[in-house]
Amino acid sequence: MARQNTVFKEAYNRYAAALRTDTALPSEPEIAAQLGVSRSTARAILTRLSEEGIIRWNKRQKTVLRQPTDRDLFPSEETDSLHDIIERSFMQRILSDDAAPGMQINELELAREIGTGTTSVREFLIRFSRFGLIEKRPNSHWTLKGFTREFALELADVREMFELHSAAEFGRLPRDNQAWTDLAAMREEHLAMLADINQRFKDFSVLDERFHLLIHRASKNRFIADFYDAIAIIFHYHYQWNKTAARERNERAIHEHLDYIAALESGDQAGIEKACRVHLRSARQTLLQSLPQIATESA
Amino acid sequence: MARQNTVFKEAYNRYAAALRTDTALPSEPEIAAQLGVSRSTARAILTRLSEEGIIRWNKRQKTVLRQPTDRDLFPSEETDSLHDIIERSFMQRILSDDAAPGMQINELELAREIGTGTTSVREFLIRFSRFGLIEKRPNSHWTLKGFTREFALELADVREMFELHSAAEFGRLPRDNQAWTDLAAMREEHLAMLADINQRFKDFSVLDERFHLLIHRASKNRFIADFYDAIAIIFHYHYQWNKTAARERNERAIHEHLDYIAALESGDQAGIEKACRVHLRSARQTLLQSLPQIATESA
DNA sequence: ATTTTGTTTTTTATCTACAATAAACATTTT
DNA sequence: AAAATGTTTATTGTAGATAAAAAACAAAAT
Repeated sequence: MARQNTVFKEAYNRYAAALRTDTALPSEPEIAAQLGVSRSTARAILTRLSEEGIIRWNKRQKTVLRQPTDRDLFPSEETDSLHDIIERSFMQRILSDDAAPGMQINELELAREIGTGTTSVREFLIRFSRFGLIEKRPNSHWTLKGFTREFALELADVREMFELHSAAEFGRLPRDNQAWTDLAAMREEHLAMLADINQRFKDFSVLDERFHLLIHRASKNRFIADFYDAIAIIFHYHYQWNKTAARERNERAIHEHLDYIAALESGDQAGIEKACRVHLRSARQTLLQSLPQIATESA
Repeated sequence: MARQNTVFKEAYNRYAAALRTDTALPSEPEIAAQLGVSRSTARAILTRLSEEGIIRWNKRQKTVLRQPTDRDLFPSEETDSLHDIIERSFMQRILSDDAAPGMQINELELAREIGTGTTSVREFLIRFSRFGLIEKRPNSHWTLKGFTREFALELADVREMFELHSAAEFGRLPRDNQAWTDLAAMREEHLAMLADINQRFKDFSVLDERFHLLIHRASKNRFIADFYDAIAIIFHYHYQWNKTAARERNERAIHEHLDYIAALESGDQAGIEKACRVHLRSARQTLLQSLPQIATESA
């Protein structure tokens, strides 16, 4: 097969799930825009909905005949994009315990285990290489550099430089910027989580990511944004497999965030820098403590 | 064809050019190591040298019979790796005047014009995307963001953060580190260029790149190193097509480098930061002045 | 005159195949 | 026994083919 129609299936599921009986559906371009796909795909969805007797479709007339059931939807295995499948499978592998730094990565073997072609695996590895966790020797194999202490320290250094820069930029945003509203909303979310910290401390990592993303967006710098994307993906998987969420640590981080937010709102650059540094120092500690204790990079 | 034997041809040229009549050649593994290729390729080279009557080869006996001539070598078009060919062709294209920001990039068209398969072009574009000059919409085309003023400013911001960090690290290197010797040698090169500035001011960009690379290596941070690689490649092509080399500007930069070197050697962190900032400010000016004056990024 | 639908063309995403290259294994030589 | 050569196997790099998805074009409906 040249290509799976996962875009179609995923969009079909999304659209079918939102249908309500007896409503009339909008025009094809509008449906396409709603779903974020091309009109060709939107038409394919309408065609199938019609064939399944879920809608009646005649030119501009599109009426929902019945509510789709779970059986009408495609199973979730068929809706994941190949890229996501490879990413999940690969991350699981390199964050597992038997993935030693220095290990070779074999494209063909990876492709076979994931059940895909080599081209897709290659392209994934090339894209992934910008995260600094793997490295390639030309005409030869990829090497796993690994989530080591060195990696964490280098990551933390850059994160600190970027965040100090972004925080300073944030402080300079005009007061009518949307970011200030978002920041105030975020304070409320922090307070809400704090009020129920014993139940909700595990949700902190998601909030944490959104908070830092908000700060970084203020810098309007593509290199900073890209780097933060990379961090977010790495942390996403890292914390998914390393359940080291400690209540105390997260509670402290929330307090630091609140101080940080207050400093930003004050607009005082020295205060911003101070609050930012305090938080970054403990974030660095958290990162280092979450490492597998054995891993040390081979020179 | 599945693959060109450019590795072989390039290594063959390199090795043949270094042969001297009547000398005996080392063992196969040693030749392979010298050339940075596998023993298989080294043997292929020996085989051809032997077939061409350039060496006599019998097991461990390998004697050079005659000096290879230019006609024995492969023409340079055949020794360039596909990656380099694509890179050159692509950079030429996007730095040319008719490449407007916002333009679509078509993989198949690019591949046809370069005379290569789509796979290689795709992989190149993926790798190249980390430089921030192009961007992809999934399932759709790449967009050229272009070498715009916005790009230059974002690049300059990150470069400044990284270089201040690297310079501070450099100042902390132990005195017996090789980097200090290299730095001293580099001062001599700067002085030599300055002494003959009217003739040599055009060579400054190469020296400039080597100087900053030396500084950045002190940080031992893979993200900084990667970013500097990206900068170096972009500048390499940018200055190749934009011959804006001004004698006065380069002369001033050399003086700034010399002050910067002196500050590093003093070990005084405040002095280092000051000299670094002075140079970065004028480097930013140079970068902005080198831009094509029309280009402004479309939001 | 726009917007919507119908139809065709272009382009991307992915698989498979195969030569070049690297790496592994076996044998010989020092 | 260590290193070199000889031979075989595994892996990467690249082209070409094809279905999915997007985009462009054409006709019809408001």
